[in-house]
Amino acid sequence: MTSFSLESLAAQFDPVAIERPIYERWLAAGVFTARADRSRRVGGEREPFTIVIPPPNVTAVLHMGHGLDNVAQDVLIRWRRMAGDEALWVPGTDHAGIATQNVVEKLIWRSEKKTRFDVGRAEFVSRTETFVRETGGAILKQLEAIGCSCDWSRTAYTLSPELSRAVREAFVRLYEKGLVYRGHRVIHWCPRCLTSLSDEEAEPHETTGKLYHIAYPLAGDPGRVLVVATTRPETMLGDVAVAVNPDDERYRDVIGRNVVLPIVDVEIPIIADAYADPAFGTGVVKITPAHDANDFEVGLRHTLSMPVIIDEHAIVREVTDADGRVPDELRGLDRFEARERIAERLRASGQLVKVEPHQHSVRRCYRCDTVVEPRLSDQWFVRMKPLAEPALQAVRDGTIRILPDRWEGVYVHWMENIRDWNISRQLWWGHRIPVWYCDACGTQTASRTDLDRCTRCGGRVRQDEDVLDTWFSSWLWPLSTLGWPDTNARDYRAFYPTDVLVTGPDILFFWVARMIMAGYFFDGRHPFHTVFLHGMVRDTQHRKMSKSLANGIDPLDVVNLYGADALRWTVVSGMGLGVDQILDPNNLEQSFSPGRNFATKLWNIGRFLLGNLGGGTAVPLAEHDVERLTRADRWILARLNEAIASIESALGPSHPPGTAGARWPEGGGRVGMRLDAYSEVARRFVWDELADWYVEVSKGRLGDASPDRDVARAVLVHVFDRALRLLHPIVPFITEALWQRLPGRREDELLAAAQWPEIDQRFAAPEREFEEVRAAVTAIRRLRAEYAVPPGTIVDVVLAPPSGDASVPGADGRWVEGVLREEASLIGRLTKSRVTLATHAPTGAAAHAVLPSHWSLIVPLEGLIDVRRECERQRGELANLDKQLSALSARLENPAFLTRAKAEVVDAERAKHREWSARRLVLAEKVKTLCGD
RNA sequence: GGGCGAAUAGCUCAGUUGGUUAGAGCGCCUGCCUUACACGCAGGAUGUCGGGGGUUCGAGUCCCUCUUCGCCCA
Repeated sequence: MTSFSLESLAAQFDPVAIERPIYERWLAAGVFTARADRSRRVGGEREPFTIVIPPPNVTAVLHMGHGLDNVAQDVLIRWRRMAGDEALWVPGTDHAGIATQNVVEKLIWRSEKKTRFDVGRAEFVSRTETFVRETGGAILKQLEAIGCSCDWSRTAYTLSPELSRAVREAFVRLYEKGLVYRGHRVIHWCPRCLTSLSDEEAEPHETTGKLYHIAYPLAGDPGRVLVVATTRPETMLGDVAVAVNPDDERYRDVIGRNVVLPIVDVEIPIIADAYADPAFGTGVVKITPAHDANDFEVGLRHTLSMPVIIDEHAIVREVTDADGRVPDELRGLDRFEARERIAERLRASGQLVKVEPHQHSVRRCYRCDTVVEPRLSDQWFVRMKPLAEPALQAVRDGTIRILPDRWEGVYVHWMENIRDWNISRQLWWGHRIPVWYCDACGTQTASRTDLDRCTRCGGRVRQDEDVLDTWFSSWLWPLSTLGWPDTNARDYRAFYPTDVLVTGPDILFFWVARMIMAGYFFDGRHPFHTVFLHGMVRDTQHRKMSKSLANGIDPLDVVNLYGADALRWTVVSGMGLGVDQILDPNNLEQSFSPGRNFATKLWNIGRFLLGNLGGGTAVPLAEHDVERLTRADRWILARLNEAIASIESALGPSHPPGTAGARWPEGGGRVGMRLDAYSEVARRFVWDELADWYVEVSKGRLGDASPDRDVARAVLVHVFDRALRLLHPIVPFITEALWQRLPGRREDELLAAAQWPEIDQRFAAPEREFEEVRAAVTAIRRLRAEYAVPPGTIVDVVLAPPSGDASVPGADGRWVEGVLREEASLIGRLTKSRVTLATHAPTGAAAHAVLPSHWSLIVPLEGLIDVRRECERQRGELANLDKQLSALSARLENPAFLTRAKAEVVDAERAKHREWSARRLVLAEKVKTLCGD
């Protein structure tokens, strides 16, 4: 890795060859390893800047969503690291309870045809641990392939002993404060995973189902029926009442009477409850307390019985308090099959009034997509209201900003309507709930340490069988990865609170909101000051990329084909604030070639530069006299300043302004984090200005030995060096490869640890002089193309000052002549022309253009140009200008505009009018001579 | 049912608080192997800024409404 010689720069840039060795070098140098002692919070010199990774599932394989999320984090981390912060990016994985358990269950089933119950809990957990140890965390290695500069010395895992300790501490603390409790209620149940789910894990899906209208005859009055509308007739076996709204005139007279429940043939009461919506269906709703969360509440209010007629596998049978409710022929059927049978029976008995299509949302398990079954059971819950209050306040008062800010409203709405969180899962893979029950005395104890004896009576105890929701460990992530609950831990003191949390809006509630709540509850502070929610990666049909749709893009394929930098370039340049990224899995070339092309461009600028340094070391720019710089030198240095400033403003403040703990100002926090703008500014600077202009201009100065050659070399090296620094966070590999080859590099120096560029105040001068040169060059090129002048032909170009009445009043045009005289040969070289200055525009057939200074640029093309065509061209241009000018004049003659528009706007329009008028005179004169009218 | 977002060139997208002749990349057309780069260079074409209405001296930008698509919550 040591001998990066100039000659070794291959003609073709080969990302695959350079990326891994460069990554190894970063690792060996330890540039990603943050030092706690350097954090200002513990007496060090540097501002800490911390990001905790959204931990991918331990069994996950990298996909484009991860790619985008982690590249965004890496850009921020690398930027802050170069800018002088003590930057820490904490990586890690999530044990992912349901997801991992599902994977292992499938594996065991495939190889041994055994369920986890056949295998047994201890054995199953042990096998899962082995599986995770042997194959887990592969995704972290994949993150290296895309250049992520995580601090691997701090890699965390939610099921590690350290983080498990935090989980237990959190649970017990909540328990002690009465914020975690065991409740008996209807929860979401996945009959395939055989576990309860939180509200967030049971995802609603819009579905076209059927609405069954069923006649329930009035007891003692079979002639009269109440028609009940339901989407789930199978649950009627568990009906214990029908409800009507107390204000519903239609049913007032039957409240308190009974109906006969069809099929089951038992009498159930008609109750009045506001839950019944008069506008839905017939206004009569069946009440099945054990199989519907709302019905459960109704059941509680009316102290109804709660027969359970669907078991944990979603099989219909008499489970609890349901004796005699399930007819033999329905017993043992799957719920959906039972639904059909019941509909048939009702149809046969004439009690199925009608069936109509119905749009409603059906909740499905977020891990296996099985339709969730509401189920009455005992679960552990966290009381969320008290936790939500400070978290709500933090976003409202600007302690935490959410970008894009529209998500703040979503966050606030969710927080204001927060419901208790079911945290127990009937799984085996996860943190076992740290509660022990004593069968002897009935004591229930939550404990930080494992118990084997009852703390009260000394009797034998057994631990709760359930494990905690995966998100119960994730919500502690910023705390636990930095050492909490040990509040004296070095990392905790040095790096907590963290800074930016980068993720997709899909886990705003699952994870982000809960982290904020945990941060305030357990630590009293915000866990981060900025939540950056980027868009999702989708295919051209705007579908999420997924395995089942086979519409994904494997980031590693992209890395192999185009390089990690190309992948990064694409996701960064496409990262508009919060907007989804559409990528075509069937056209990788379209999506990723811009990044590859840009990397190649950088490579070739490097090749040009290194090939023109004569193999030696360049004298640093700082050692050259500023007076020796050419107009082009000053121009590119000024453009560099401009690029630095624009990039700073695109990335925005990395912390809230002011000292630690400061808040984002009202509205003022909605700036920065524009990674797309950052990449665009950098690209323009490098490609459109440095490569297309400065490099081209410098070619004439790099030939023979001369003091000016040394200046050109120095400026080239300086500007390219700064460009590489600016680009490094986006495309770290190629910039590092090139930077290593720049002259003056010390053996152990790395761009990844180099300093972020600063604006050089000496080059803040106006750029109009060189812009005039650029305009002249562009004008000549356009005229050459227009008249199809053969590429080899050298043309004459005459530059002439504006005639008396065309000169701009008040404008100091005297500088122009000097500039054009001095740069005439440069203009000529860039356009294959011979440029001369004249006092008057020559007569005769010529192509003509007007420069910004209003000087005329004339290309006499005797015999070459078609006078009539040039006349038409100029006429067209004049007509166009006249159109613009008349609109402008109208505006300036409008008294309303003059009085109501801001003064500076009016002034600007007036100035524009003067400019255009002057230009118009020149053009009109030309048209006159050309067209002869 | 409630709420949010999007709709700008063939495609993917920019367009700070309303104020240049609306931009970029890819694609397309013309000409170039100009000794860093054809993954390139030079030049060029392409937009009733989804429809309608309104506010304003001035609207891609603000308001209302409609259409289409997407998301969140019930």
